[in-house]
Order: sequence, then structure tokens, then C-alpha cells
Amino acid sequence: MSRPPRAKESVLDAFEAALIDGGARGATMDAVAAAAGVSKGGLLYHYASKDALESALLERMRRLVDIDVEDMLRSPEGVVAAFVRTSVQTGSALDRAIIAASRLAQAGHTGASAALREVRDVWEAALRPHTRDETALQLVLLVSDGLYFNSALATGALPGPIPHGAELDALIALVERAAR
Amino acid sequence: MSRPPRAKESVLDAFEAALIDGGARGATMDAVAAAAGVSKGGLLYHYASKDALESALLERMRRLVDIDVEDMLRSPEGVVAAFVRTSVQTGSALDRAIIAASRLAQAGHTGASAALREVRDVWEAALRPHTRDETALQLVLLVSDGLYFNSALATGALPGPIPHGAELDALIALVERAAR
DNA sequence: GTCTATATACAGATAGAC
DNA sequence: GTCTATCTGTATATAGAC
Repeated sequence: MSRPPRAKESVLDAFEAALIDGGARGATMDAVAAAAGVSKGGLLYHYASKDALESALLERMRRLVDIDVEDMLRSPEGVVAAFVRTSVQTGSALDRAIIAASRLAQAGHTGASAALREVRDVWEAALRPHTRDETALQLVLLVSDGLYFNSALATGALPGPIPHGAELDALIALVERAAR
Repeated sequence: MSRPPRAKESVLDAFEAALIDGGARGATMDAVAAAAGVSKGGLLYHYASKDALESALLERMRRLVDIDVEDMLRSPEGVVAAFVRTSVQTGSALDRAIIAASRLAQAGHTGASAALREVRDVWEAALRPHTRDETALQLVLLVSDGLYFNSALATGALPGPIPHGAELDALIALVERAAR
């Protein structure tokens, strides 16, 4: 398991991508197989069921969030600023996993809801020492949730109202002022 | 259209409820018909297709948001405080419509994404005169988005980390201090 | 206006060839 | 390890009786 087959990883990538830009409805086994360049039978060799595919995605997300938190804690910009900033970088592997998991959660997948809640708890624990009090902590988390919500709702064409560049810097400064 | 048939409204209510507590996957025509106490044929008399049912839900949401904004502007607590507070009252008709629409949006329904974006634009315009600058405006909107995100992810059993009572009051106070 | 019965399509999953 | 072919269940939608 230390180095999974390339094909298996690319199937998971295709599933994630299908969720992100087509929603749970479009992430069918057929679509995933086609995007990954394998047949439906080939896909089912690597992942015996759709549930197995979903579990693999959630496990990937859990693994990535630990790395993310380590990076966050070492950021020269400060933990809160790094946290808000990464909440808007929707291109990272973690962000993609989170958005895909959100799609599953809202399609009714309770395991995805629970996994997302766990991710939030990990962040909450990491941020707590760097915020003034619980209210400030919740403010920071909610801003991040809001950024993810807008990323999650932006299906394909529609660009969400997500701040960038100077706007993002101003937002981070405001959140930091309020939170510590 | 000024007073739609009771059965038609209850079908729409059932669809909304099915989306909220089962996700888009569980909101099938069969499930909605059963919950509304009509047969599938009866449902299809009122709404000729699933798409018609979805459109009706989005139209209901658009209608309710206008009423919500009027109430918000008249609130003695202040517009910002009223806005954040109503973002957490997930029992209201508007909140239920928004959460149901979020489920559709993340299932891949682009019309729902667009409608939710419109709702956010309406709020943004209403709040702009009551915030210090654009950054503060975005902060308020993102906190609200975050609250909705957590409500939207809380499927059935799992209670989301949504502040209540004194916690909510403290959060509102903090947001107001930061925003104006 | 509401029902039953049915048509059509497609999802997830299995079997077995190569 | 990957393919084709096929089975089974279920979702949307239609037809037509009452």
C-alpha cells in the first residue's frame, strides 16, 4: 500500500474530478472509468464497489489534512492567516478532496459528512491556541467554511464570489484583527 | 397561481424535506409522492417532470428571500445582526429552501447554483450600506455562508457545530465590531 | 385530479474471456 | 490486470382507467 498502482490512483483522481465538476449525479462508474481511461470492469478490479471508491476518497482527504495542518503550524505568516489563505486555494490536493467530499455529503452520504466534521475538528484544535477565545475561533472557522461553501457551489462554469489577491489579503488582515 | 392547490404545495414541501434529510439521492419521485400522500401519477399531474419540481423549489426560494430582506431591513437589532442571526435559524421557510437548493446545487444542478448565487447577490446589496467597506461586507457574507454550509452538511442525525444562544450572541457582537 | 400499469433508460455489479 | 457482455434494481416518464 506504500506505493499504490498508478492506474488505481488515476481512477481515484478521475472520481474526484467527476464529483467536483459534475456533482454526485455525474460521478457514475461509467463516467469515472471513461475519464480514467479504463473500462468499467477495470475500474471494478481496483475498487470493488462504489462504496469502496467513496471510502478511498475520504481516506485520501484524512491523510491530506494532517499534512496541511503541519504546514499551517509552520507557516511564517501565522496560523490563522495561513488557514484562511489555504481555504481559498481551491487547486490544492486537499481542497479538491474536501470539495469532492462535500458533494458526496450533500448527496446523502453520511460517511462523508462525518469525515468532513472530523477535518473541521482537526482544524479547530490546531487553531484554538492561536485565537483569543472560542468566539474568535468560531469566526475564523466560519469564514473558512464560507470560502469552502462558495467553492463547493461553484459548479464548472459559474465562478464563485471568492476573494483573491489584495481582497484576500485585506480579508485575512480583518479576520486576524478580530480573532486575536 | 395566486392560491395554488393544497396538494401541489404539499408535494413541494415533501420534495424540500426529502432533499434536506436525504440529500438529492434520496429525493426520488417515489419518495416525494409517498411523503406527500399522493401516487407517482398524482405527483406528475402537478409537476410534469422532476425538472419542474426543482424549478418550483428555486422559485419559492427566490420569493422567500425578498420577504427575508424586507424583514432584515426593518429589524430593530440592526441589519448585520439580523442577517447573521437568521443564517442560523435553519427552521425558517427560507432556510429550508436554501438548504434544499444547496443539495441540488452540489448534485450537479446548475440552475440551483445560479439561483443560490442570486440570493447571495440580493443579500450583498442589502448589507452593503451597513458595512464599513467591501472587506467587512465579505466577512459578514462569509460567516453567513459558513453557517449555511454547516447546516447543509448536517444530514439528519449529525448535529453541526452551529452556535446557539449566548455563543451566537457573542459571535454576532464580534462580527458587528469587525464589520462597521 | 388521482390512480395503476407499464415503457424506457441507466445505474451499480457480476461472470468469465483474454 | 483489463476487457466485453450481461444481470438486476430502480428512477423518470407515459398511457390510459376511474
